[in-house]
Amino acid sequence: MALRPVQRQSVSDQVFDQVLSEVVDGELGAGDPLPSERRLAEVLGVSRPAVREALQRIAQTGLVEVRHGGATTVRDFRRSAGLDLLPRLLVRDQRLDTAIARSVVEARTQIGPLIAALAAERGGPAAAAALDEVVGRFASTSDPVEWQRHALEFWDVVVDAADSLVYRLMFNSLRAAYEPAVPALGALLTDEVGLLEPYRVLTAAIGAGDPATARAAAERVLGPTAASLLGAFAELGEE
Amino acid sequence: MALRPVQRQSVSDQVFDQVLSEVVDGELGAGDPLPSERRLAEVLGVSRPAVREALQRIAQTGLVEVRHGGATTVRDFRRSAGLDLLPRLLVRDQRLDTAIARSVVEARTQIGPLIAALAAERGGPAAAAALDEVVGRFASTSDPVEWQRHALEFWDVVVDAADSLVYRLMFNSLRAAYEPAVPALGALLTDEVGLLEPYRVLTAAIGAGDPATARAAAERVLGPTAASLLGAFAELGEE
DNA sequence: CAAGGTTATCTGGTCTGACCACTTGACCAC
DNA sequence: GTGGTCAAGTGGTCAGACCAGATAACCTTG
Repeated sequence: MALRPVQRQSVSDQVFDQVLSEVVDGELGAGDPLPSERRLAEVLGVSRPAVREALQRIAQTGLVEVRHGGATTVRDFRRSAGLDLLPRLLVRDQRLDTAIARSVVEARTQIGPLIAALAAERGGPAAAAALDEVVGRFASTSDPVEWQRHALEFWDVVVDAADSLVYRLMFNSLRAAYEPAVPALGALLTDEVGLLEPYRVLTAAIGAGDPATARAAAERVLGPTAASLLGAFAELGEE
Repeated sequence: MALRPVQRQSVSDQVFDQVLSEVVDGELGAGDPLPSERRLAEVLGVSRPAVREALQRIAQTGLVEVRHGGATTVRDFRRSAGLDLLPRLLVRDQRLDTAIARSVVEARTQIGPLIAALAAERGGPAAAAALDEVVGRFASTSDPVEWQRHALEFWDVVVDAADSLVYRLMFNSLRAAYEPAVPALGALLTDEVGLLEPYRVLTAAIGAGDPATARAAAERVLGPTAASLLGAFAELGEE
């Protein structure tokens, strides 16, 4: 039996999703007014507080602007939304947006080495020890999905070692976008399983306080995955 | 008369701020339960819907987890919060957190060149023309605050040229954190006013499709500002 | 005719009090 | 121990009312 936790969706969650889709999918363009809260409540068959909670959450992400007395209007999310919106954009209607996915992989490949270099500057032996522990758990896994989870865990420790709040929060946002896709992506990344050596080099470089080597090792860690994923996205995009 | 728009704060905004402060300032640690909605409403002297709207917004940022039937608990924001939280963390109680500010400047200095290189690969002459237009407006400004605003505008166009949604959203998040501080930071950045040449070089490199030069030019654009700011933060931190 | 005030009617903001749905833990029977 | 029952506390939702700001049409008024 493969049991998973049942997933509940409250009324306001559903309103949130529906309105978000309208905004993100371009049904409503920047500057367009949303229907009034009362109208939305009526159309969706829910109470006004439920609608309000959803709208407030959407406003929190910067997608709409609600003005007391005036209409709630849609903002240009390319201009006003933050990185927290990424998970919602990456997978829409349970389908992966390959153009955005490419952008995620690209950013990951470029920023990862920066973080690795910082980690080498600041992490020290303590960080290396923590990384060694993660690498140890790596060794015994052959399942690609589990491998990716360990890779995330590894980077989590690297980010900690880099001791930068901005990179920490960036990583959290990217992880929130990446993690739900891991099960689907695992099948594409079977070749990477077992390639432990770059991780060891990176760990050693961080332990030795050698930023340049760490940067290079990070590129070797991230490169193959990036190549596999970008190739797969290219195929998907052509279909 | 120096008049500014009056800033309104709704009841739920105030609840949002207060609870957020409790969480972020560590009054409530990870795992701790929040008071119940009814209790919060009573203590703060507001209605329960107002409390709920605030809590839903906080939950949206990943700072707390609310479970139907159970208590709403605080999450470790270093683990679960996204980049959108940055503005709230950077300036707290109307004071700048210098450690975080350092992290912001650092990330900006490292990521900017990456974006510039991408812009050179993808922007082309159209991007260069748009940048030229911004640079033109640069030339006639002597006020450091206005100079910084133009710099933000310049980078906005560069990010557009890079054609990467992830960097776009990152930039938006960082901008949201940086922009409110610009008036206060302007006084520290008087030396940069008039240093137009690096911007011109960067614009030319993007127009010519030369990523390596663009990267180097971006470093020259960002370097001086970073140095000034980091120096100022170091002094502030010692006080 | 232009400028400024008035008013009707939209919009979002807040409150009240009730009820439903879920979780938790204590207690009880087996 | 195991499972069932139940009460109390929590968040989720609803209805209806009223407050407060924005907007535009419609007046006055000079």
